[in-house]
Amino acid sequence: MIQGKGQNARPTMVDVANAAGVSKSTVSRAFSQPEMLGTETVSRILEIASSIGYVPNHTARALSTGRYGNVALVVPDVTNPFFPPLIRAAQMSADLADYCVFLGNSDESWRQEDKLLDRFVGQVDGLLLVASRLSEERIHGHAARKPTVLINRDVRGIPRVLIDSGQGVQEAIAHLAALGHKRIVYVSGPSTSWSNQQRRNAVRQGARDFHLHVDIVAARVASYESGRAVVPTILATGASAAIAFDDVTAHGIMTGMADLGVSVPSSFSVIGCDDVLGAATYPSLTTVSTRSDEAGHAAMSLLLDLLNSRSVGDARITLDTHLVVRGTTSAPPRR
Amino acid sequence: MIQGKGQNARPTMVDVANAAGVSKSTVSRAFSQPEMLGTETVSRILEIASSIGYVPNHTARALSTGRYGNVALVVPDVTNPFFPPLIRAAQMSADLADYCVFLGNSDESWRQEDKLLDRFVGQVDGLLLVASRLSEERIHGHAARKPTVLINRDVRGIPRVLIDSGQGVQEAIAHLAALGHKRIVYVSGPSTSWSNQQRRNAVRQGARDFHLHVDIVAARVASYESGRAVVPTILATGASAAIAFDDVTAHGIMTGMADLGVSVPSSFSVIGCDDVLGAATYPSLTTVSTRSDEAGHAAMSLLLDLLNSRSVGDARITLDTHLVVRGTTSAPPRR
DNA sequence: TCTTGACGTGCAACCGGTTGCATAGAATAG
DNA sequence: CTATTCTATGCAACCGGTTGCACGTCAAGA
Repeated sequence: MIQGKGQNARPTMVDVANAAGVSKSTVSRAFSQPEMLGTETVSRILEIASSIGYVPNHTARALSTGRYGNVALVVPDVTNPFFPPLIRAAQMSADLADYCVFLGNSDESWRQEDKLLDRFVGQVDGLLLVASRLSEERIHGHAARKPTVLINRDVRGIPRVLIDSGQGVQEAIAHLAALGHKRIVYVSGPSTSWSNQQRRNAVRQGARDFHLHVDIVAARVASYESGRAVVPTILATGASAAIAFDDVTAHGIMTGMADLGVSVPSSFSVIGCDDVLGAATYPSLTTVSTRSDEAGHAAMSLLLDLLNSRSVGDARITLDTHLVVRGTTSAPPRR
Repeated sequence: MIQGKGQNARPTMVDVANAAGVSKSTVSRAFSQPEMLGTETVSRILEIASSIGYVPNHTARALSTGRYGNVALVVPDVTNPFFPPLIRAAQMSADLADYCVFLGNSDESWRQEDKLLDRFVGQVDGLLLVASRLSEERIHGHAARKPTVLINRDVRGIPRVLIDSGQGVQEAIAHLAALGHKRIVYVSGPSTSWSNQQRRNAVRQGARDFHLHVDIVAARVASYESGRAVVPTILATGASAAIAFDDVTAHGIMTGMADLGVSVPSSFSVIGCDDVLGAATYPSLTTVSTRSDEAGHAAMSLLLDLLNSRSVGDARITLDTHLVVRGTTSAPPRR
């Protein structure tokens, strides 16, 4: 666009340069490499710049340097309470390094995720994919274009932060076993979810260690309603306790139990995962705490490190989890 | 950066131009103004472009056109359940128009909000501020630079989408009055929040209409914990029902009541606002439903309209609310 | 005193597109 | 058959920065 600059046009470097009686280059360096210039030159330029309201143009800088100062953050579903704390933490980490973050919501669809990433790729330095629903091939494809960090997705060769439910689930099962439970169920979440697979396996392993019988009951999706709906199936197994894929599902299960007149925890114990509801259920939920905010913070830091020193490597950070015992677990009813 | 292009450099327009035996301009027009060119020229160029994997450079285009294809979305707190549905809806609306969205979390601080906006301003076409904590002056300042739309903030001259709690709160009070309540309390939220002021006034007005006595009890912030903590104060007023600033606070109140052995709803009725918890509390919460997702959608659509046709005007869209009666309200206890 | 080097600054090319204007050839009018 | 209007395309300037290299100056070393 060839445009005469109106009176409200933002000042540019040449405006500053003219006002200061120096060249465009010098102004540029005053901002990006001040140590290259004379001390008083720098201060004079900065002063003049701020006096006429000059602000460097992000886009122009990006074009010539190829560095955008932006990162993309893509999650499957913003409205799932697991993600907001993570988003907030990632956001703040990026913020401290003066990065802006694009948010994408894939709506649990790999096509949507793919489309968003294609849109973002031209204006970001790096990607942060949370619980990606993409195939490994496509993840590798995107990672080949831009530095990429994954959360809760274990792809060899791509830096990743994994919330390891193993420890927490182990504790949960030990807790149930100590209370005297013999038969439990695991209420699974989305089959494409890495976390779900990991938790399911951890439950199986833990049950083996403590000699408990475990049934797997599938909730179609991770939601309050599907937890509530699956209660009859849970009870049909004859179990006295359930570990749910996540807190939201666990919460639904609690309500479903109440609907059927089964009291929690005296008649049935419930354990969630993620600790996103805090103590907000009644009774408050015993759960495996996963600190999604720590994951967000760790992953963003990792990504930013990557962007500074291209020391890629095959980072694989795992975050421990632990059981938080609250009010939804007790000894099984005698019969 | 003066760089020889490595073998993995993305192809540019000139690459396409050379391959097609035309000039750079022609390739440009094949993408942005195809009707200006010969039909077969366009198709040939597009074909060659895709065959060598050419993708237009978003940043370069932005630099010369001054249009970025991005919008900024700033909220006070991603982790407050009111916002994620709104974010999701805004995101999807932007997505349909091929816009990317920057997300900012102001952490309830106007300084942070200001800082984020300054960072965003250089690479967005418009701003969407949700429940902004900025002063009117600063809002006007930012709005002068970029087309701006507000949600739940009523600033004259700036297009805004307001969730009007009036109707819903009126219904809530009618509901309580019909049940026989005489004395109620309003548990307020953040004092800087427009929604809080609006709801407080609506409660006062409604109470006047139905001849109820209303006390205002201040929760320091809108959170589960502060709702829980304020329960003794609520009970001290002698009221038999409470309307809380939002669902999260209401939920806290429910727990606080249970802590003190006051049963909801038989001994005390509770009504929330926002309907973000769905039926997820127990008993399920009677609340004023505000459809934050609709607000997100409406506001983003408004902003995008603004960006296309600078028909600014002083749009002021209000969204109705209504009461959803669930399980936390009943007749007051007899004494 | 002359060379040498460090230091501070300017010149101009470059990043990858967009677009006003010019122009050549074809189509239509006179 | 020439004058006029379109149409399709190219040229080159421009968006607002960054940066390799050249140049001039001044001080230290020979």
